[in-house]
Amino acid sequence: MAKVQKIKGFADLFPDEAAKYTFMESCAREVFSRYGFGELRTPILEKTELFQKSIGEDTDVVGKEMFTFPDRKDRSLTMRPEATAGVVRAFIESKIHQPGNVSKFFTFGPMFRYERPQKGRQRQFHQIDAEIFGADEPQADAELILMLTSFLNRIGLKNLTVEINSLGCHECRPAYKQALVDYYHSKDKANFCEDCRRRMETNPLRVLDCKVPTCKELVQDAPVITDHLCPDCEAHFADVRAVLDGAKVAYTLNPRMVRGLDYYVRTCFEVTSNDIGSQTAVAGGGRYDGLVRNLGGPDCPGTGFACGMERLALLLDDIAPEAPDFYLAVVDQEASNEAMLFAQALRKKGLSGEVSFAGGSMKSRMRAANKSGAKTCLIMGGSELADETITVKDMAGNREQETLDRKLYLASL
RNA sequence: GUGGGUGUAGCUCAGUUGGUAGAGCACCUGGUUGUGGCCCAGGUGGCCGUGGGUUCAAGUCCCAUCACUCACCCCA
Repeated sequence: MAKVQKIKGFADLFPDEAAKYTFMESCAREVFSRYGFGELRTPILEKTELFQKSIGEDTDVVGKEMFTFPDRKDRSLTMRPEATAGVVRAFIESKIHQPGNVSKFFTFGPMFRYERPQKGRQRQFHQIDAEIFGADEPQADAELILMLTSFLNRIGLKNLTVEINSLGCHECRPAYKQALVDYYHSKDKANFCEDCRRRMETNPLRVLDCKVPTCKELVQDAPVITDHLCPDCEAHFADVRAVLDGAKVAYTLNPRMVRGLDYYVRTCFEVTSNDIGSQTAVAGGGRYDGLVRNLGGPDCPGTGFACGMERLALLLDDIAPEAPDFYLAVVDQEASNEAMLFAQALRKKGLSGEVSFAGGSMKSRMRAANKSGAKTCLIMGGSELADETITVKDMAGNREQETLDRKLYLASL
């Protein structure tokens, strides 16, 4: 029989790996709740138009990376490729927004993008995501960065770089875009790569972070956004930096950083690592003031970030499972049922451990006991052992053991 | 979507100029050890990814295909 195998880019996480994800999630809950964020869970499947309207038709994500398919009534559905769109949709639909109020949510779970898998990139991947609605203040952006770095610190990661930039707003970005286009036109078009020649018309900002060496060189002297910010954006960005400076968060300014999703304005940021293969971004985010309105909601500002759990997991050390309290070795079939019941009694007392099933030799069972890392090995059954008794063996160096009455042993715990 | 690399035992890998397969670890059995860790002896286990082709003969050469992997691209 041919075996059915998993879909490309979809992974099974066995206990060692799953433990890392559980760890990250519990740290996120712990840290984020300290900042007043509440957990929000949204559906994995959404109407395709949600992503077209929010992420942008011209982005790679929407253009060629979505898992999109019709349902039984021929409506186009899409497995969410990122979290923000769904969170915004839920926020709007809930009608919880009141002018002047602030809402903070975090969420995590699987996201889906149809890309070629490689190190730090799966088709089903997982993000931890946080969003703030209703605050256009720069302090909201700064708070997100503080919370994000606290979280990364909490899970024990070092050697990460925080980069920030401002993308301007609807007032000043058009002028900057024009300045960029003018700059490109002053150069010989043929020197740009094919993608950039297209991008300088459709999305001039993207040319800035093209990785083709010739493009990089051409872009070296291009005007930078931070020189073209309007006074409001300038002041906004200055305040974000001031909070970060005050909190002593190390960051670098990267005026060439742009974001892949269309909805970002003003503050944007990225956290990168050099230790995860060719990928570098472990987290990214920014402000999206027009998005809520674009999706049919009130005129409500928003800002948020997402971090990639697969990439963080690459940086995490292995998490040692907690050693069980006991391993109950059953000597013969006759004692098996008794052993199961006795183990239940131990667990009711709050102890953890497993019972050997009766197959195999005593030697292999003792090996299993040793391998399990249990603090105590319990032995039941066997002709030389009287009924109602249990042998208790210390698995540490001195390996002392004694045989006693089961009821007395239970009572002594 | 485009490139490169790799597919041999449960795992990590050897396999020489083509002659129907090996090691270590793991596992099992026995011995020793207070019934486990160390040690000793033995043992189970491989359509050599799949399908074609060349050849007297293919793990080894050729073609195709699938899978995994790294990178481009893009992003978290």
